[in-house]
Amino acid sequence: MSTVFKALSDPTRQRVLELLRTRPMNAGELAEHFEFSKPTMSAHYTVLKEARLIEGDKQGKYIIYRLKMSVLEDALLTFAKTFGLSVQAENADASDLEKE
Amino acid sequence: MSTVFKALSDPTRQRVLELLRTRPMNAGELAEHFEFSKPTMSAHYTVLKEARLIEGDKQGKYIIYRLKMSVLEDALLTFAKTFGLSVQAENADASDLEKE
DNA sequence: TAGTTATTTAGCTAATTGTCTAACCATGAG
DNA sequence: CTCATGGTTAGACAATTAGCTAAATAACTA
Repeated sequence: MSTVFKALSDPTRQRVLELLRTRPMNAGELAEHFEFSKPTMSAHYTVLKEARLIEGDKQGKYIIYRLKMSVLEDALLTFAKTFGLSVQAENADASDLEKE
Repeated sequence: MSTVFKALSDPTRQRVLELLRTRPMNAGELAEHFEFSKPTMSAHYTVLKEARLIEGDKQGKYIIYRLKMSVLEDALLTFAKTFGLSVQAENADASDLEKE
């Protein structure tokens, strides 16, 4: 669980998640939104993968990354619950981004 | 905002917040729940203070720390909103722990 | 097959983190 | 005033992190 917060604690990684929220993207496409080198970005993807927040599907030359919304949701939910808070999906389309 | 997640990304600090959720405690009282040295714990309090998640009031010899629930709530809320999620207080007593 | 493109791996560095012990400051008690 | 107690600050250290360049791997393209 701390793995997730660790992953979320970097602004670049947070931004990656936000970008993936709109639609799945491949590594290069994502990287275009940042000034960092590809390898640096690749390292960020690794952290996010290890936290299970994203998943990468190799499709030919490309690796398509997508957000695993349910994992983010669960992590937030679990944490929130500890503090007497609740988390809910506001709109239905969140889960659309995911096909597990 | 990443400051908050950074603060939350350490299990010890998370535990400190949970402990403070039940009631305000002084530094030593908190430290009793852990195996770390007092200075180590003190460093953790500093991180939490910098993230505005806790506040310490000096009362005589003691420093009484208390959870700033509203800050935690706001951070979670802001973040959640970015991903189409919402956060709510489940029960009323959460805000009781705080008198800003 | 040879070259190009997409991405990761390897190896480096500087900065940050989490931990410790020892020393310091502040408060209250005798 | 002196001592004990609660807590932090200072300084050291090993491990981790975030960034880089250069090299390696994998897959398409001509």
